[in-house]
Amino acid sequence: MTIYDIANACGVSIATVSRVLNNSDKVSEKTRQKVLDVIRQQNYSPNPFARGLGLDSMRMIGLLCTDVSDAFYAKAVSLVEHELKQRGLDMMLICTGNDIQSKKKYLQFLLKKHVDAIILIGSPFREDEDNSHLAETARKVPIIAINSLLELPNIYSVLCDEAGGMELAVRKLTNAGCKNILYLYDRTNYSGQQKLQGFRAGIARAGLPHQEKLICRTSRDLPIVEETVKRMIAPSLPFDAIIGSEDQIAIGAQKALSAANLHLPVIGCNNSVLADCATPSLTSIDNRLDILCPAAVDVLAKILETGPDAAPSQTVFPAIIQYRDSFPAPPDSR
Amino acid sequence: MTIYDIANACGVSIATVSRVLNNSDKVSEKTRQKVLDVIRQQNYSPNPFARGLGLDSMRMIGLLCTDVSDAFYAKAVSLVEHELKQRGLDMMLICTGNDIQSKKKYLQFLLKKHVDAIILIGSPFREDEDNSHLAETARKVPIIAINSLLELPNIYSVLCDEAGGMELAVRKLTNAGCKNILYLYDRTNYSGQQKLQGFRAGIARAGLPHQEKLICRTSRDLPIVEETVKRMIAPSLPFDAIIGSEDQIAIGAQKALSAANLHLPVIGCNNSVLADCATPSLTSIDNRLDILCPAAVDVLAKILETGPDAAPSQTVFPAIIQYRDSFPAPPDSR
DNA sequence: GTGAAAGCGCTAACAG
DNA sequence: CTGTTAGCGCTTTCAC
Repeated sequence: MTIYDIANACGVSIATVSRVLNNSDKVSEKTRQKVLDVIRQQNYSPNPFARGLGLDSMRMIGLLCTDVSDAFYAKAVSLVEHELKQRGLDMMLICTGNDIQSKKKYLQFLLKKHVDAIILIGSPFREDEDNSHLAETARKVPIIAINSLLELPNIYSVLCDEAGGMELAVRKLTNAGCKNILYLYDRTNYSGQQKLQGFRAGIARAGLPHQEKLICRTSRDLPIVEETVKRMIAPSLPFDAIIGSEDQIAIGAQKALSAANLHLPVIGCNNSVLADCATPSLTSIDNRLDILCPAAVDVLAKILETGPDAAPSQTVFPAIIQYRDSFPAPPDSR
Repeated sequence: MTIYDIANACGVSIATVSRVLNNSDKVSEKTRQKVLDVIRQQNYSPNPFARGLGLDSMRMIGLLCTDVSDAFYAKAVSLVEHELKQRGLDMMLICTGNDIQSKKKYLQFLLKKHVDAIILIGSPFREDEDNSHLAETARKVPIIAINSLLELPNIYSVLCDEAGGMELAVRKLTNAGCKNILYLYDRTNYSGQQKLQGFRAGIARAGLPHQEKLICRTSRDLPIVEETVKRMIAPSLPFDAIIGSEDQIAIGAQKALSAANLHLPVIGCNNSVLADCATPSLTSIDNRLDILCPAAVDVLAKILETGPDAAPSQTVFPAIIQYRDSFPAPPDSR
């Protein structure tokens, strides 16, 4: 079934059918209806490849993500997929893993697939390194970065103020009397840098001394975090609260505390399903994926429809804290 | 940059370039090298839409999944994506949610996109209901079902013996002296049915009486599971172990037990990252996604390359148990 | 408002 | 082995 069949059945030319298909206003209402009727009745739908060839677009968005099996990224992918579908856009998912070389490779790869735009989920690229490949890709196709800040032409960042969120968390803890907060992190991508910076700012603003030994790099591998924390506890306890840059890290820390029969406030980050499953359930900084992702697709849609200048190059939302048992909402909370 | 440019630059016809592009053996080694050189040097890659139009294929696989934000499905998507990429296949991800109508809709949708095959992740369809839409879709394009059994032409099932896994879990518990196992589940899709059936078989085989009141439908919503279990504990404790049909359900049960200061063996299902994060860490039935997914893509590749009869219509792997603290490996374990 | 016809870039007979 | 050419199904000028 092709456009010719429909044209024949309607007694019009294929050009007219094409116009109807593309919502051209240069078709009389009468013929439009007739064509639509026949299309519906024959359950016709145009060949996407032919259409792609003609329009040089298949309304396909490339989604570049470090790892969908990670709960946080998975949620983002899920939200983005939903929004794209609403707008009649399809998505091609590419997971890159953590290797920077393969990330570059897949950027190139998506370009060859002639995707209409690329969405970056998480912070696959660091702003302080050589981003020439990103800049180059962005010359061909718009890039929307969710939760990382890339200040390059034709790249649009939609992110959460994670530094602010972290600073807020620190303030809540210090308000509650904590003076020595252990900070555990694993990555130094844009997001990781922001969080750490927010942590430092929070400590400084509370008038507390900077203690480098309480800022500890570890892994989100549970046994490794536990080991890290156990080692810190060893001779005497140098901290009275813990913040993890990821829920999973915070959970590892909880386990170590719990094994040592210690009860300290713990705060995680990402507010993933893991936070609910932890014992005690984990208070977590929520970086607003449920807002970021729709906003990112909004930006994308605007670019596709109205052109690159119609969209803000940066969109920033504030972080919030989701209180749970590991650090219940203090009475002052607003 | 088109195939004409390359042809010109090489002093050959576009047919020859096309042949090189498609690994035809009817090209002399010398011209092949020349063409390849020019292609590389110009960084040319053929227009995928034009190619799609000619071949009626863009080597695109449709992935139909209930919900990627679920840890289990996310892992499956991740594994499948990786395998497909290895084979030069792309994937389009569609999340359907739980509504059966929209599942049917998206099956139709993928067909219109002319995908080369469809992979079903999880058990989006129940085998006992009207699957005419599935059968109809399978007439046009092969369907690979991961972890559900659909006995229809051109549908290939790759699954784990979840009934066997559940029966094994029951045996381990009864061997350890448990006599009244509480079974908590939330869904009745193919997978859910298998697990329940395995549970019943395990109880029967252990020579224990069937106790319908210990088979309890609940939700994977944590507070709801906790409520369910609390209510069961109420007057007197009627069970001495718990199996949850999902890790998340088992974790809810653990929380209820823990709140009541009870310590009983708990086993979950799916062996997801949640199992590690639970306290105590959760022993879980592993349904072998890491084997199922590559196997599924193998089947798919075989069909695409060699035709539909080259692939087994059913591939079944045994389940295993991943022991953790909530029910440590018994000494008899083999 | 509508139709004829020229592409879009590639594949695959077919002929040599 | 290589080139010519007719499509693939649709979009889009350009006339009318």
